[in-house]
Amino acid sequence: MNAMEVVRALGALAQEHRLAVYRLLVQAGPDGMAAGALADALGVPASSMSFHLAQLAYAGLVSQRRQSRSIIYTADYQAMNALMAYMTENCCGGVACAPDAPCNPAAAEEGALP
Amino acid sequence: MNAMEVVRALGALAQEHRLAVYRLLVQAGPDGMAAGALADALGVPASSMSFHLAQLAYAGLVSQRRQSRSIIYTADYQAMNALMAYMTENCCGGVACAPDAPCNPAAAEEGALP
DNA sequence: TCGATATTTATCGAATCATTGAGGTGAATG
DNA sequence: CATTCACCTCAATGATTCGATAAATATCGA
Repeated sequence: MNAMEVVRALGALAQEHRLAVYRLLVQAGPDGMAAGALADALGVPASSMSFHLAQLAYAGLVSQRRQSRSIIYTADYQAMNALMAYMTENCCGGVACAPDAPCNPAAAEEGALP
Repeated sequence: MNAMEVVRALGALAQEHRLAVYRLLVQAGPDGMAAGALADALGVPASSMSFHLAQLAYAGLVSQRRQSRSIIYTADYQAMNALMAYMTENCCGGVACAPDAPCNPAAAEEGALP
């Protein structure tokens, strides 16, 4: 995942409705949810929801599949992992992490920080 | 961390320069970096860098401290953790996660997914 | 206090984004 | 085949954001 893709993904999530949709999908798991169900759950007009889902799809954060008349959206967990990995890459230079760093492993070296 | 704060944080990171700055700070660790050094490292005018740093600070992603003439910025690792926690909260409904889900623990139930 | 360095604030044009309604496509049903 | 349902695309509008320049503020050393 390169910088441009990450910026696109973060930009896609930096919006009230899209963040809410994404969280719903993350919680829904591999079964996903239909576009209509999402619009319903969040009280957003269908056309608006379609717009937001398109943005999330363009950013690679969700994927879609057709199921008879409905289109089912699912969160792309690999993309989410890649996103987090990008942001925490080489955290603290790779050694002796800060206490709450996302890469907590090396906080082991006790006393390294005041 | 509530939805509004998360949106603010994601919005702050959804920009080429700010994402780059944040990564530099994450890698720099608790020592942080001076505003000037950041502007220098990324080839961004100092005033622009100041603007972007202000956005990151407003979003709660970085903190600042004065060191003589320089202002040293450091990544706020707790905020980063909270951000990731928010996005993956109750992932897959809490049970039998998808193979690449960010909350991999429950992928243990082998065969739960095709 | 003066000058130099480091950072912030102010301002403005260009670009991007969110929202909404109207109209269009594809799939099931009678 | 025509209708209905679920969803998407398009275009217009109002709001927000980015990048750059120029001016202002804060700190240090002499």
